[in-house]
Amino acid sequence: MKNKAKILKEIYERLLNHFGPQNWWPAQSPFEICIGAILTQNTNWKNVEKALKNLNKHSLLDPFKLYSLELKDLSQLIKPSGFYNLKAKRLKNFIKFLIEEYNGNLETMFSEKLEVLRNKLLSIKGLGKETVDSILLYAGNFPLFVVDTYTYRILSRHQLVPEEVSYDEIQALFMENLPAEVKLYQEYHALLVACGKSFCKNQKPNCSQCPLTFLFMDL
DNA sequence: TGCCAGGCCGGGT
DNA sequence: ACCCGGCATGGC
Repeated sequence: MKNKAKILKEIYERLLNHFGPQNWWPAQSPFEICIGAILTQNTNWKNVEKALKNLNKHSLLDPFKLYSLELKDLSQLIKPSGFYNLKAKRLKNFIKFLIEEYNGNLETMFSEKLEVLRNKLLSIKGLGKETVDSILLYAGNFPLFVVDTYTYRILSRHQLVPEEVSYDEIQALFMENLPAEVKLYQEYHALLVACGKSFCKNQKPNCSQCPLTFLFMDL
């Protein structure tokens, strides 16, 4: 593939033109972003909203409140987001880390050097690359491109990456061919999700309406 | 109505 | 090093 930078820019402009600015992440605070990032693992965002609403209703969107909450109580509150027993543990793992390492202060956590922090977060059980990168990009404002299934699917469908491409390779593709701008990365990922939800579904893609259709013919 | 959603882990080859 | 099952609710 040649002129990757031009292709990635073209995709971005088409998506932005079609969907408009997404202004992600949908949350009221950096901490809520972290919680949402874990809850949305392989899960419809609508279900995550219900779980977040439950936590918010009980004023529990706070590291110390969640830290002292019983695991079984937490799992019941986040039930609508699915995988609730698993995710309750994962939330606890993250919160324990945040409190023990940074006294529950996200600003302190984000004052760490990016690579150091990313590796620490990745060592928490239940936090993988997408979750960690989402936290770093949207809550921490680090210039790190987030890759998810929609990103892969859209690139793959348009033959921009091979089938067996890895997370790191896709991330590098974006980061090596776009300026390292936080706002751009935030918006671009959000637009890919918007496109994925609308057109690039797993079994029933609606390619005729997709703004990326005929990408190559126009380049 | 059945398929799938903004993943990740662990155990088996 | 892969590959695959498990985790689970609610939307469309």
